[in-house]
Amino acid sequence: MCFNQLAMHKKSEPTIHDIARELKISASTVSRALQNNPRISQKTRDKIRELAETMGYRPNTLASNLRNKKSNTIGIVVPLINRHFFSSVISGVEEVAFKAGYTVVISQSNDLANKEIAIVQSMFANRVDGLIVSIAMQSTTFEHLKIFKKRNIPLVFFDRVVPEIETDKIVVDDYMGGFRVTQHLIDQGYQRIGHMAGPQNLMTYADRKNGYADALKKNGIPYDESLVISSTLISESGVAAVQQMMELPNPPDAIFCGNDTTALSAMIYLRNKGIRIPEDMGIVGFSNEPFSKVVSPSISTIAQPAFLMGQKAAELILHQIAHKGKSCQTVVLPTELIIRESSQRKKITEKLF
Amino acid sequence: MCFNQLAMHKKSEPTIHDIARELKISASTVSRALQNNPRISQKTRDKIRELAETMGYRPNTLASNLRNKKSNTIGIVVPLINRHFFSSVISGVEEVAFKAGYTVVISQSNDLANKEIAIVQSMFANRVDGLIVSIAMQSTTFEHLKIFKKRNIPLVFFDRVVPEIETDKIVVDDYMGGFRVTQHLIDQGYQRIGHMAGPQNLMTYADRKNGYADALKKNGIPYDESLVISSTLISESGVAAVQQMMELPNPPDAIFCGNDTTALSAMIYLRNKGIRIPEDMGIVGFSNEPFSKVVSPSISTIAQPAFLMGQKAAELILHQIAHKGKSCQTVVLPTELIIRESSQRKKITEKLF
DNA sequence: AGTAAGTGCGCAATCGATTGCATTTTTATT
DNA sequence: AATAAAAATGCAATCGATTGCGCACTTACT
Repeated sequence: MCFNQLAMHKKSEPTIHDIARELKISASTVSRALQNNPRISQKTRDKIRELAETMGYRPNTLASNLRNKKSNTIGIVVPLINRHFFSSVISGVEEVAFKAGYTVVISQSNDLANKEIAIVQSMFANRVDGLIVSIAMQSTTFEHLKIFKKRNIPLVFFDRVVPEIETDKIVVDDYMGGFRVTQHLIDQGYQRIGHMAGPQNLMTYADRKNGYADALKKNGIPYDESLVISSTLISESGVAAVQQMMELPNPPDAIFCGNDTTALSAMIYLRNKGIRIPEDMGIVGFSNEPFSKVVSPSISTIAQPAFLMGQKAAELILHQIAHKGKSCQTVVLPTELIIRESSQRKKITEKLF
Repeated sequence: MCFNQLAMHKKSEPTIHDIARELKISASTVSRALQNNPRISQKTRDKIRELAETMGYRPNTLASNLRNKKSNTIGIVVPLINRHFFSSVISGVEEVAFKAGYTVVISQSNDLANKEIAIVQSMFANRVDGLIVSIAMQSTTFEHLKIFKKRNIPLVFFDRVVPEIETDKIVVDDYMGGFRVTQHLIDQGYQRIGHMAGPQNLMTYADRKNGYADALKKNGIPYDESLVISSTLISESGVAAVQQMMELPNPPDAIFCGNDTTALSAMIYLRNKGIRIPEDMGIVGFSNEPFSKVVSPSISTIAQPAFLMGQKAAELILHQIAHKGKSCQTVVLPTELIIRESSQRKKITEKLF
């Protein structure tokens, strides 16, 4: 059974005025005392603090925010909250922001341009002190974000950034990731390496592909168009792509997949076709999804420091807030190649338990 | 290179007063017009809307919130943001909240009681209109949450709930989950079924164990203390627990693991010992983590409708907000047994690609 | 005693939107 | 044309905290 606090006097929330009245002093003094302003004598300050305590006073952040034109809030917009990479970034942002006394408001675009616009506008109206964004796959116009720059509101992009907007950006070194993956496959003796690329309008995927292409070039391997297939990198695209590649007159003996999801689906498809991994075909993914470590064969992949990225993003935003948003560095975080079974013809490394 | 909007006039943000002045009308009229109040003539409304548009007017939510004593904000507190279950719940909350015009603020307790208290107090000070919480493992006192009930602020618990606080709660049917898992193992012909239990101070884990125990009883199988081991259910505990069980004079031939993580680690341990799964040993997990589907053998498990749970939680909060927080139902969401390879001696079902 | 410097505090405006209660303007009615 | 009724808009207070400026009162020092 639930009981309601029915007949209680609507003594809503005590305010500084209530405290002031009680103590027969002015609200200004109370306000200053609670901020530990030295202009108020220690004695008065103590008295006020004490009464505030017993009255259960809580400062009204809304009022204070209005007056200060500051919300103490950082907005974060991601394509999908429940994706490991993004939730890790969010986690990192939250940690840093909370320590700095900021509140984190969050919203997801579902990779839809329209929802992203609505979210960003809502965050704007809510006067977030800064916005951290990874743009939606679908987004092609960025006016809604440019507003932030125009109004000098701190803005930081991470992972999926907008090249045409000058602001702080934080990305992982996708190029080197792609390069290392490819070099690794070559080192393992694979000769004909395909690539499942992501949407090339997104820098991250374009960079991965460039790294791949350059590694081939550096090793004197010709770049073969037919071995590079772009898609949205969902499971099904992985299957479709690998199917297409295997039907080539001269199929690949290794595939650098744009993410772990397609790496896995490709792997399963191949296994069902009786193709052994890594013996007959090397596979490498990207992102180090939790599952990539525990499937079998375990998937070699590129680890992105998601949590760190969130922390950095928060730091950049805080820095911009402190310096009126005049900053536009691009931080490139290193990636790490994690070699597991799926690409290792020679020796086994990682072993679980 | 970054250029700053240096010499621009500090024409901060246009307000309704600016619009009013421009149109030589009063701010009240502007305010009403923007709310589509029928008291204002259509003609005036149009004029105002148009000017607001061209001036780039954005309502200041802070001011409006202060006046309305409402933040249009829902707080959500979880142990860890980047855990699949929680991020899925958050995702569900966000979806419903956004549609209803609410902003979601988020924070993680890291399962620490102190941080949880700090977060909740901060949310309180920020005047969230409602709070959705899954409590930290470590939390033992709940005064910080009781405040919400005392002040009649909407509060909803999910998954990890506080029995002693009367409010809306939303949980999955852990009991039936445990029961079904156990029944399933029995149906598959396993005779001696162990259980890796979670911390028994948390209802969810206690319920799973009760379901397990009752299923045994119903099938006339004696409950054997030595086959039930409680832990925090991290990977290592899974290994330790299965080790301990295997050293018994009469080891189990199936294990119901408290979560997928321990199911996996136990499985890997057993495989390394040459024990075949599911032939020699049946394994079932709990939670349907993404990896459980793709490891091999794939892990049978209980699916919890996390996203749905988030949606429901948001709905309950919105309902409480609309009805002044006078509600205390407990919603029990059904769980689903997903039978995969790890517990299936008889036939194979799910196949990927 | 008289001026200066220093200390402690209050007044009142401000942040921007909202709203109850007028007041003014328009329309309808006789 | 006069008056009632209806429609459109404005006034001013309010939400709660903040802060520039100034007043009153001490203390210090010549």
